[in-house]
Amino acid sequence: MSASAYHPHDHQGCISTALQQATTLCAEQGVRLTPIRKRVLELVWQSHKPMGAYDLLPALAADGFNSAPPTVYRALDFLLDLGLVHRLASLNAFIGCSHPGHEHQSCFLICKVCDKAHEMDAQPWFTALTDAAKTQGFEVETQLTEVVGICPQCSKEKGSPDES
Amino acid sequence: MSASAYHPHDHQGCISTALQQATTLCAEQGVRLTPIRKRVLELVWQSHKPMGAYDLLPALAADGFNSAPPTVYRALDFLLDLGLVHRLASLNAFIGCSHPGHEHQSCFLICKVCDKAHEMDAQPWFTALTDAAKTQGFEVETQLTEVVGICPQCSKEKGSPDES
DNA sequence: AGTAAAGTGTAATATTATAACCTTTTATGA
DNA sequence: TCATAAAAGGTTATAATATTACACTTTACT
Repeated sequence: MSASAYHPHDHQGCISTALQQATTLCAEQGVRLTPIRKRVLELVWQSHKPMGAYDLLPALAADGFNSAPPTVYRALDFLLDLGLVHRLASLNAFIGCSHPGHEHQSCFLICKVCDKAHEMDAQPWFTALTDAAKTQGFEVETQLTEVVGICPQCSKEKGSPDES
Repeated sequence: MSASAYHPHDHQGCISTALQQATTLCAEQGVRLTPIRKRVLELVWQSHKPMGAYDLLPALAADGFNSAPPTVYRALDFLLDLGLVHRLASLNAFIGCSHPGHEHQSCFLICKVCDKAHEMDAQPWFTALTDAAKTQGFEVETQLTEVVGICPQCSKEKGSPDES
């Protein structure tokens, strides 16, 4: 996986790395990366654009898999539980996790031009925010941070966003 | 409006303050706080728990207002545009803004026990996060931060969450 | 092989949100 | 004050997202 999804990169590399990491993680956890789950993960990684659950169904159908909503939601739930994908609440969409298997706090940078999302480490803010909340007596457990703006590539290209 | 929604407080005061601020803001902006809009705002402020759009419909109906989904969504859109309410993406729900009429960045502290949400100023983190994103070439425009945890009251009461 | 648990198939339905089109109300100014 | 345009609201239908419930199949384990 490259350091940034923004620059041209070997995206097949992203996909195969993600699948490799998933295989390893599932083995470690003693859970099964079944064909449906694997294919859903691969589809989520198809681009750096968050994918809606219903966007995945036609591709699953084309592959001969069952393609009713519960199929994809079950697979997504499995992947979410393992931390292999994240859900972007503001988009009702899912995106592959860039560094699964490690505790981390994420912030997603969502480009309003090309729709790609980039996962950024939010640990410093999470810590600061947790401390601030604690001074008010609030015990933070989980956080969700999503920002919308313009990615470096689209800032440069102004009008011809990258489609990869 | 009290400094915190957590402690026992005169909640009627919260509601009337919110309505008063809304009236002022609408006058300033030259827009109309119609009966439906006012009632929707009041309903959103009914408690410190975020309300789903469909939760508001029965109350509107009881008041003799039209209560089809577009009615409440139009009112909510109006209130969102003016900054009188916020939408919590992780809950598909809406909550009254604690300090409308001022530019601000919010972080919502959502209690998983009592379901109340508290708006906290996120400007420091927003600034830091915007700067960090900028070093990667990403121009942040808007942000959404929602945290889940346990509020001070529920921490204390452990098992008998406040219902107000 | 027998059994329990996990995974999947399938149909139906719940929840959240929007589109489209028409009518009513309000603001504006000739 | 009336004509008109813009804003707001009424109504029906439907889109988009997500879950429930239950039956069946596969896998893991003894």
